[in-house]
Amino acid sequence: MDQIKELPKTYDPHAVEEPLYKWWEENGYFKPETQVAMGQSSWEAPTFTIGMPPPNVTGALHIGHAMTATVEDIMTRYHRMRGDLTLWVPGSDHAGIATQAVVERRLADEGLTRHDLGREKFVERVWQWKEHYHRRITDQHRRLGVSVDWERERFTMDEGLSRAVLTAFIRLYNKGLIYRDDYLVNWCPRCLSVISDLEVEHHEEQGALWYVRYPLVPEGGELSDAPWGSPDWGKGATEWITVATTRPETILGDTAVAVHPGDERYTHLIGRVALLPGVSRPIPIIADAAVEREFGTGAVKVTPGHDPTDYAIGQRHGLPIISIMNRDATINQEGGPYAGLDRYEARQRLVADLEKAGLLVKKQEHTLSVGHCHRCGTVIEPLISTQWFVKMKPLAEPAIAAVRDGRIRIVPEHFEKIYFHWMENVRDWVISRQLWWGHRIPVWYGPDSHPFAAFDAPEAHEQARQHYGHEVELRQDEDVLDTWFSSGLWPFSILGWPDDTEDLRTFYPNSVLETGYDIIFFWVARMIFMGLEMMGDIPFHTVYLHGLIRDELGRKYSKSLGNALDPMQVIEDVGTDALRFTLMTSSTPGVDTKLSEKALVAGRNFMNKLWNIGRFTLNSLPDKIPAVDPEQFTLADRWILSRTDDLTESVTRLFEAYQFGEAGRQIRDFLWDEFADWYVEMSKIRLQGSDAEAKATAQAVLATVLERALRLLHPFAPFITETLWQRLPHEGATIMLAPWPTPAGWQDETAEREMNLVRELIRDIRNARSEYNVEPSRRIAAIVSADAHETFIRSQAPIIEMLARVDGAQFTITRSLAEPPAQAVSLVIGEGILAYLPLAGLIDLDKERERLTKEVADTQAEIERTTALLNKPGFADKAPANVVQGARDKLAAAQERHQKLTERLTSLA
RNA sequence: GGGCGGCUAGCUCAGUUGGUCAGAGCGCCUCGCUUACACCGAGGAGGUCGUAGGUUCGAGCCCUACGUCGCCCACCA
Repeated sequence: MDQIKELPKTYDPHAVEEPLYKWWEENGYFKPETQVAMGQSSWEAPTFTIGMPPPNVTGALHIGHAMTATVEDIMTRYHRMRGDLTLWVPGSDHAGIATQAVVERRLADEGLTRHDLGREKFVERVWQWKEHYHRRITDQHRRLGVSVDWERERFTMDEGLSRAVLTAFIRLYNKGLIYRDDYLVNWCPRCLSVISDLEVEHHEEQGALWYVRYPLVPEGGELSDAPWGSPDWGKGATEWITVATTRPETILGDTAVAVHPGDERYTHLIGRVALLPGVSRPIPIIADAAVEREFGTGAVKVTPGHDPTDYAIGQRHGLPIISIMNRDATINQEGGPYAGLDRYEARQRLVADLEKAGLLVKKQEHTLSVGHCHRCGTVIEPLISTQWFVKMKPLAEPAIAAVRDGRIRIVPEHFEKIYFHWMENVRDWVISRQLWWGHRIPVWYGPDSHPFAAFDAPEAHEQARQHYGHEVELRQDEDVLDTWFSSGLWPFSILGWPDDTEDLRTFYPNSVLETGYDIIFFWVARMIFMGLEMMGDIPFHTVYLHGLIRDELGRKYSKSLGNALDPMQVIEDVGTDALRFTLMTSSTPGVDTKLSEKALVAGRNFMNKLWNIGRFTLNSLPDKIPAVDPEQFTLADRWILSRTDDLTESVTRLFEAYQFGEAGRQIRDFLWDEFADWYVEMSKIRLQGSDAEAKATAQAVLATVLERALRLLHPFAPFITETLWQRLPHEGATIMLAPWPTPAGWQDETAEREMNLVRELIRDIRNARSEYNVEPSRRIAAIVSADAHETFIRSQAPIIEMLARVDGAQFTITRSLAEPPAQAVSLVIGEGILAYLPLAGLIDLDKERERLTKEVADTQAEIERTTALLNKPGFADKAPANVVQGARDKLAAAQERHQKLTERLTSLA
């Protein structure tokens, strides 16, 4: 790999990231084959597999993709380092309606529609679009550092996946799980296609509730047959029934008025006939329990052709279904005088006419939930139409069971409830779309519309020949499949299904499915039932759902809001590693994250800190690190090595629990607060000293600890860790394939405890210096009465001298002190170590007494608290032994401290 | 109408199985260019962990209500 000889003072991510990625990719380090070839894993090893959620080829990656890529890359790099046979498959999604919509918008700029081009030319145009944006997306993913196997990359409309789609469709069709039917579907009048329930977004909107009265046909009599609009319309009526509606234009499609069967206000009207305004249709008054008595007037107009509730009522009562709208939401000939008008214009006109006819009782403000097309925002129109559906009940049941019995685990767990709720109430899935971009439905119709599902036209003809006994003309269904039909096959289609491939046998089921929680129904649920149905096995063991990234105001990032955060710009600003690290450490699984500029800068600063830790270490190392005798380890060495083991254990545990954010934070805190601020500082004494052996030991420990920490950090920050690792003594070609660290037997409780006392002593001296405004450059005298700790404190004298700026010539360390200096600041550290700082000329005895008095009070409070805890009934026998012991130790320490402080205070008095 | 999530220092957020968990970053205050780093170092101020109950020897962490913000689902026209 490329070597930058001199490490610049400030980390420059751009100098390393792109060349490094190229080097990894060219060496095949992302491929499981390489792991095996290098002996780092084997075909028999446990596998780790992720199918990357295929981004849409509609544009550029957004910050959510960066989150997805980061989390998945972290898991992938971790498992790869552990020696699991690791495969992460990238790909992209043709995104049917979304992509068609953006290309149509582009065409519109040229003043064209897709119909001007025709199906073939249009689809060609979309393919061009796809090529362009596909390249852009994959380039962007590379910049994010994803360790995916590019040679296994897939696209939902490539040859293999298209064959998978056909296979799945035909299999479901032959099992009777796919059917074609007329149904009231969500229709987008802009996209001119049906969309699924999931693709409808409901928004609360301010609307109105119109109260309209319909004249009743007199019993045994008749009403005037004057046409609508004439003053005599409905003449002869003596009774009316008033209904309330939010959509008056649908009056034109009413086929009944319904009341609640138990509603006494209307019992006498059930069975009567009302005359429908606008189109003068006689409609019955019926009783149905779905009617809310309290809402409106308690009488509801029934429009089975344009409202789901009404459709259900209509089904129950055998009402005719009248569709009053064309596919573009204009009124058709069923709308009589209103035919040809747009739905909203028809509404206005009809309301005006109703008012003129004296039928509008009142209009009141009303908020209602209006469905919009997920893609284009157009208000959805429920319309009767013929569509293809997947029967969900038989597919949902095993999919529910797989999560219920734990074969699939969802992280965080609370999403399981959401999954169950949806799956248990799932309705049949409309899979046909009236689009041109997508997998065309593999069904051909004979002259009598008999359907034949087949892989291709010849096969359909063969079926038709057998069915009819002779050759017939066939025409293929014009529609394409919902884009999620193909992505639902993703975990196995990317591995070669329907063929029985080596990859499929090795890497199915996948290990983890990682994505944002917003597509749990769209995608996750569908992969689960498709996997179970097609493969007879779960598609993955674990579903990990990350939160959504939001801006500082908590809004989703989106182009239309104008707050889009371009991950490529962020990378320009702070580098990929900083972006990744920040995304992970400022988030927690399943919870939305507000990503702030400040946090990104902090991430960048950490990378720079690490860079400089690396520079320091590298500059301190000789060309060849000599073998080191562990006998030569100082307290500092044993402490940092012990902490390294602690960290390794903790980080590994957190990785296994999917707690990546916490793991990242612990690595950062270790590197910054312990390694850099303490160990590196302490090591300088030996590095700059004349004892060659001591120097070598410090060098070895520095290199060892940093090398391990880099491996732990590598999944988060692949670029900087590889760059530094390559320059440190290491084994292997790349950190990517270096073993994941395991504790090395360095844990040393004594070293940690002793080092903590030294650190506390140093901190207290620094604190005192600061309080007494001692100039930083001035070295001060100190006397330490260390009691039983004398020996090791003495051994740490050089460190204390350097870090607390104590003058070596005036530094006394004794076991005990007969006569402490009066003119001195006194400090009580940990288990009874006393330090005196005779700050000549600076000591203010009043101030010192005041300080000590406060400390005595604090300690007294702690003693009381701990005593109370220990004396609490039940504590000593119910709490675990270590907790009780901990409290006793704490009490003993506080008591000793209290005693020392009091003695000192007395002697000053 | 159901369900879910957030509510922890001025701001943005961590806090894994209930027992050193009251934390970090930024901001603020005092110092400091000590030959890795000013994208830095040292010290400091700052919170009754939304409210009220409860379980427990012990609760940001579990239970029950409530408040508040947000999200998801749902055929009150």
